[in-house]
Amino acid sequence: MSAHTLTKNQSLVLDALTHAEAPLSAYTILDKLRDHGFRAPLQVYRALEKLQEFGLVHRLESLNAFVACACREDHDHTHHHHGVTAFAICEDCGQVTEFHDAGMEERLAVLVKNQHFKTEKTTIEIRGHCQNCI
Amino acid sequence: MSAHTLTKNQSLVLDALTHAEAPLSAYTILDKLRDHGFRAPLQVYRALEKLQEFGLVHRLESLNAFVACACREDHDHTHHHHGVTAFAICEDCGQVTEFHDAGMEERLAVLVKNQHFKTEKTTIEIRGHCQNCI
DNA sequence: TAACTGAATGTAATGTTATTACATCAATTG
DNA sequence: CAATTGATGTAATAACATTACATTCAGTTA
Ligand SMILES: [Zn+2]
Ligand SMILES: [Zn+2]
Ligand SMILES: [Zn+2]
Ligand SMILES: [Zn+2]
Repeated sequence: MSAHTLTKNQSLVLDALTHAEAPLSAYTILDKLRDHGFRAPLQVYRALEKLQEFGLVHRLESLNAFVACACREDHDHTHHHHGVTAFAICEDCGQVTEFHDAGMEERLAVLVKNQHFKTEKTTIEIRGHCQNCI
Repeated sequence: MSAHTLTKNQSLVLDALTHAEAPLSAYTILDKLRDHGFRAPLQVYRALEKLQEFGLVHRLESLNAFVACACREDHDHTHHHHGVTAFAICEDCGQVTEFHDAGMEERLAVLVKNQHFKTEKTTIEIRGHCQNCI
């Protein structure tokens, strides 16, 4: 774990995601930050790229959208190294739950090992309906 | 399991995917099928939509691309109901391996059940390097 | 057969997401 | 100071996907 000093743009993007109730697309973030001087998509994409590197933001591949990492209980900008992260995404209310499970991780590790595959990044996204929306 | 009669466009798209060595984007498919009369993206997207319904094609969310289902050993157009499907995607050669694992499926089922979540669709994509490219 | 129906198709236009290219600025360092 | 590095600003373009509307086709029914 190591703390990061975020740039102004990175902070703004992270704040937008942290305060959002659902995943945000890059262009939605751009619109939210126009008042703070954002003018072009690249300002958002560049910040998102760094925030993902730092482990502070996740990209949801099945939505083309981004969420703040949920495993920072504190709000310092601490980089923590995730293992495999899975997301349950409610298609009704947009709520996203991030979770981690050692058993699943182990199972996946065995599977790819059997195929002599070297994993760089694993995406697990479960689309459906959350408790409140069933 | 039930056989489907594919339309001409659906057959053409499925053939393109079946003969490809790597996932194809919708626009790549469009280009491959221009000689067969394809002119617009929608022709591809409509065929892909049906083929996915039939379980003959999968969408790879992390690539915005599509692959023919690998679990049809025969080439009749038989709809088979998958459980959860996972993909190992080589970032070097593009090769995609489709696999299924009851253990992992069960593990996921338990996890979402604990959250009282109702699953509609599960995406598992592992990006990395295949045996040949390590 | 003629009319109706629903599925599939053709085409154009548009919307959404992401990247490339290039110029500028600020902090660091030798 | 000159050189380097990382961050930023801006414009243009590329890549991916959908909406809207007209037409065609096959099967069904009056
Ligand atoms: Zn996280
Ligand atoms: Zn919900
Ligand atoms: Zn399959
Ligand atoms: Zn490979």
